[in-house]
Amino acid sequence: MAGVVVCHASASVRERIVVTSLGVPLLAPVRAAASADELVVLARRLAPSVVLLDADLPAPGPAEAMRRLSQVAPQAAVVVLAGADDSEALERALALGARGFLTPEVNRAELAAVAAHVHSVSSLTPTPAASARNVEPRQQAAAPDTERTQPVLTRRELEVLVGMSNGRSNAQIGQDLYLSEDTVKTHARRLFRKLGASDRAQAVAIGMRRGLIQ
Amino acid sequence: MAGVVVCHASASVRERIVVTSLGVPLLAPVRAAASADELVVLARRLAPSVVLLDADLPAPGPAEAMRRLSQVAPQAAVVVLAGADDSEALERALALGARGFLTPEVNRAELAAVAAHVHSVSSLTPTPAASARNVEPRQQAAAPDTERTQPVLTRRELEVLVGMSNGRSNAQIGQDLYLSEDTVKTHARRLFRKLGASDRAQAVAIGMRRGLIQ
DNA sequence: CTCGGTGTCACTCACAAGTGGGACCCCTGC
DNA sequence: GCAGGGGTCCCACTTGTGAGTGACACCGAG
Repeated sequence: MAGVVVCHASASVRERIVVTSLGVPLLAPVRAAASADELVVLARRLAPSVVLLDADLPAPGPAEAMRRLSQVAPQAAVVVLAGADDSEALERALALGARGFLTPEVNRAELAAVAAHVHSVSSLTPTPAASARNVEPRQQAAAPDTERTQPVLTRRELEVLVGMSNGRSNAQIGQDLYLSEDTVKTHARRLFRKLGASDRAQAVAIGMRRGLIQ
Repeated sequence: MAGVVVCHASASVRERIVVTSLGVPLLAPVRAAASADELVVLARRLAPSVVLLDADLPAPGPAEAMRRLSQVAPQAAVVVLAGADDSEALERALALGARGFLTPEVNRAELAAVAAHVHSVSSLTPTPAASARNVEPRQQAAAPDTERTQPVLTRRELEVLVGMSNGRSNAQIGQDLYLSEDTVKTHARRLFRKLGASDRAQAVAIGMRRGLIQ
């Protein structure tokens, strides 16, 4: 059930994590992949619930790996393995749905925490700049960190996003909020920019991953 | 942080739950609302993380209550209070984003479980017919129950849904999967029907609430 | 064997969505 | 005082989406 796959270009990192996991009962079957291709093959077979992914994966890159992964194993929660300094790769990964991140030097306790919590936590987007590089259990990463570093949605933008997630059209959202459809479109445009979404479907996905909406 | 609001038409049910919660430290501030209007006012003030909602709420009904609630308190996880027999109201509520359900005769332990887990569990959609009426911690309600009772998406439909959540257009999804755009549209149409979604944004929201995608 | 579900592709059509401008008001902070 | 951000509305435009069909092939269950 709680299968874990680690995908990292460095053999030493893979081995460290596999060996580290040996002492953790929850992590039972940890498998290793050296490339995006291997990851896809493994993920298709094992349907893991957690994937630890190299943020500096060569070849197609981590973003493409996550895209492919999400197609063969959509249930998999992705945790990015990145140094505290590599914030750009991290941001891209988070935008694509990563659930948190760790450094490759992760210890046993951190791995156990991941196994226990990652797939039951709705949103884990710690502050990259603060180098808070551990996946924390619950409410920690919620309000304060998020509001400072990530683009904050205004009340209106959030209301529009909620309407979108409930399948309401711009016109209907306008009626709900006593606004004109054009105003709703303006809020939609701004929240797309803030979230880095290209359309409302992706905006809803990003909003839910970040815990902005339920 | 973990505020709880119970909204139920029956005063006895409200009081039962408020009194029951007194012994549970995690439930600290449980407030009661008798109607959707009261709920909205309370939720706006308290920003609760959990709302226990009467499935047979009169006046505007539970669905409308959830819609309004999601606009004043989008973070709130909704748990529906329904008898094991009332499966229609339940289904509608789940489609709108409810995170689980309980009977109004909920006991102290169940309330505590809700407080501890609801807002950190990604998806709780137990089998209505099986009268499994407790919110369970983790993986329980995931795979087996879901696959039997809820509409199951085919591999293709799931792949299309994933593409949608990544902000890809039908044409792009077609390229990703080596399909024509028309085929993608067909899969989209069928998955909309299965999920009860009116557009791709809602389909993504429902898919994420049910844990079909991340 | 038949039927239902799935996968594939095609066509049309109305309309929603997304994007680019511009405009005005209000408030807050420098 | 003025810049900036938010909130509101407007116009115009291009694109994509969603709805409604029809069609054919495959496969597995009954």
